Amino acid sequence: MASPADSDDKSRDKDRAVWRVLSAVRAFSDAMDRMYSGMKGDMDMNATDLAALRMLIIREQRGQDVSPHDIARHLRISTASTTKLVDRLADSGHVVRKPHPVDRRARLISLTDKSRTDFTHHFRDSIGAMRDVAFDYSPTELAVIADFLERMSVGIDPDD
Amino acid sequence: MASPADSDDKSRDKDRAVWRVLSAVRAFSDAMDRMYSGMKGDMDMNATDLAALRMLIIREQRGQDVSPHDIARHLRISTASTTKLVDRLADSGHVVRKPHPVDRRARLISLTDKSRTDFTHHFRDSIGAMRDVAFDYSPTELAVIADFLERMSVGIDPDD
DNA sequence: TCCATTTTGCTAGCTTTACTAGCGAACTGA
DNA sequence: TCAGTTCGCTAGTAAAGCTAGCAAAATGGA
Repeated sequence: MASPADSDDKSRDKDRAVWRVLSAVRAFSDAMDRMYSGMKGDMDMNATDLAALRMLIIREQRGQDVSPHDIARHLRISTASTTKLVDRLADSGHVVRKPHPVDRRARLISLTDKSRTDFTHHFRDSIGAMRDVAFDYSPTELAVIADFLERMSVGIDPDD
Repeated sequence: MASPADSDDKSRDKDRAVWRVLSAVRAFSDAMDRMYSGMKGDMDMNATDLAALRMLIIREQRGQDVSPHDIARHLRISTASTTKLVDRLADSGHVVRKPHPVDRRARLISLTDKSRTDFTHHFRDSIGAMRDVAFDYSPTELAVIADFLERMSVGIDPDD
């Protein structure tokens, strides 16, 4: 049977471990911020347009359609700004507007191959580095990490 | 001794696990994006100013000083834009310019209590949710996760 | 020590991006 | 059916980013 002192020790260990993981999350978020700033510079794009592109890529990988309204909601900008944003991305050849299959008012914004190529090109080193890190962990560990990240995502963004 | 078939199986497991963790990283990054967009709306701030505030908070927690130049580098904006950004944050009472202790040209940007309070206030729910998730893991698991995130941070941003 | 070079943060003036207001067309539901 | 809502867009204004260039301070080689 554990003594009160033992359980105090365990609780302190746990608190320390939780604190460290939350610090690591902050640091990771900071590193992502800097990576995206770097891409913005390299790809000669403004921060918002790049954020929209990221969103489109993730939604595409999930097989979800994206409307101008979705972009506005994700970035928390007005629909008017979104129209101009889509104009810019369309002019630069990164996206195309397609008619919505059912709702004739609405549009679907989809990526062009140019977009995917550009993004992959500028993302390659970071993706490679991340993959290398991941390969140093066992499948069991990776499952724990993925589970953690998935639950964190739900926690900070329940509407997703 | 493992047969070739066994090792193939293991390799497939590993690939799958790596793929899943990289997906989880993407999803997490997407959730963070949306969380920050939400804060931007709630705090009635533009995305860049909020990103600067995030940077200042993280640097402060690390005990690192921040100059206007550091902000410009982090966000990849010009020093001229940074001057205006700091003007805005100073006018809104979020930061103060202090003289650099050694270099009389330079400034140090530091957070005000208002900033910390505002940020904590708007961040509280998310922080709480993240802490709750973290508490479901053992100290050993948390150590693996923290280690992973720290190494990912270095991987995607070697200049840090 | 001196002086040319670099760095730092700032201002001025212009360009780009986001906002509010409001529109027509299309969808929804009582 | 038809009043109310939603969707994406335009027009015009406000905000934020950029380039160019400056003075003051730091730096480093002769």
